[in-house]
Amino acid sequence: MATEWLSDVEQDSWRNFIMSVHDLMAVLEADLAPHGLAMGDYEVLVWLSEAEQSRMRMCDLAGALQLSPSGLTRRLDGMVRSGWVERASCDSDRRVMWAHLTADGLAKMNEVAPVHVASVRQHVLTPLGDEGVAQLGEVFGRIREHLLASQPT
Amino acid sequence: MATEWLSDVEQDSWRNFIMSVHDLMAVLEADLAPHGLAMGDYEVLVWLSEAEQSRMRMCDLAGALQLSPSGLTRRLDGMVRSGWVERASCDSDRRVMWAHLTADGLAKMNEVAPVHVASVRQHVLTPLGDEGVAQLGEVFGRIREHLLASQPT
DNA sequence: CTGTGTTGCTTGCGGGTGCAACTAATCATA
DNA sequence: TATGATTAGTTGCACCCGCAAGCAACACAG
Repeated sequence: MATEWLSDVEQDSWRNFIMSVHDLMAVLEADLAPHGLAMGDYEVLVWLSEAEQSRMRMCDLAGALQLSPSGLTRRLDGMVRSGWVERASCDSDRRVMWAHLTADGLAKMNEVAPVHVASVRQHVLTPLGDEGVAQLGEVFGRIREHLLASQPT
Repeated sequence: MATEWLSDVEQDSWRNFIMSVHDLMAVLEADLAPHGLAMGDYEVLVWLSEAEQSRMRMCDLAGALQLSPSGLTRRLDGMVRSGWVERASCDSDRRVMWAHLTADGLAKMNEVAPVHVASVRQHVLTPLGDEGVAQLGEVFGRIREHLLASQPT
């Protein structure tokens, strides 16, 4: 079958997206860097601080963060070294390892969350306006929905 | 000053975006993988095939690909090894190195472009529809514009 | 022409990540 | 209970990438 190439509009939209994502992530990382953590670390803090008893099983956390098991192991290594997270074994299933937010980790979260929120607001939400934010959610809601439907895993 | 937290809509839009991007890129990579190249390699082929005389200076290519100089050096190493690109020195300025698309590279491009286009169409453009594609372009156009305005570099 | 600053590219190094292999623990089934 | 399959987590390995340093070539002021 003949390939149906991209129209100009499609081309522009897609390239705009691809190139923006790179720069956007770089800016968000840069805003967090002075506080000694990367976006990946921040997301760990977010998930753990929202979790019941401030702890999650490694495998659940890996799923939430879209990380491979090994990736999460090393990320936690770093955060344990920083004192933000502790590992704790589980009584009811001795295979599982809890990732538990420490008091220092919570403090870091409280310190950094406003910074990151302000960063996202500055670089994304404010430029987009309410209407743009709604479009953003709509667009990626549809993409995500379609991805999950075709890859139930 | 008090932090202005995200509203529910903002929260949802943002998280939807962050989580979708990861999965989306993974799917696009996966569609390309059977052909022996990654998205990064594909983008090199795209830029070179569109360039005059099928060649670009390393520094220009690095800028186009949003890669650091060292990152591009190694990416090209791989593509030279695969026979898709050749390095050629420049007569008028012996500092610069041309990255030149080979016949094999062009053939690979012709083989893979329809695959990637179909992949993007399947996972993004079709689910979004014309209206969604326009929104995508509009949203990231605004984000990109704002980023470039605040970071002239 | 000479010295200084700039530009283009490569290399050494360290950090982050996924895959495959491995261990340990649990579950399922005979 | 015993065996095989499954699940949780870690480790070895390889790859990708950016930063800093280094080298070579160019640009320009004096």
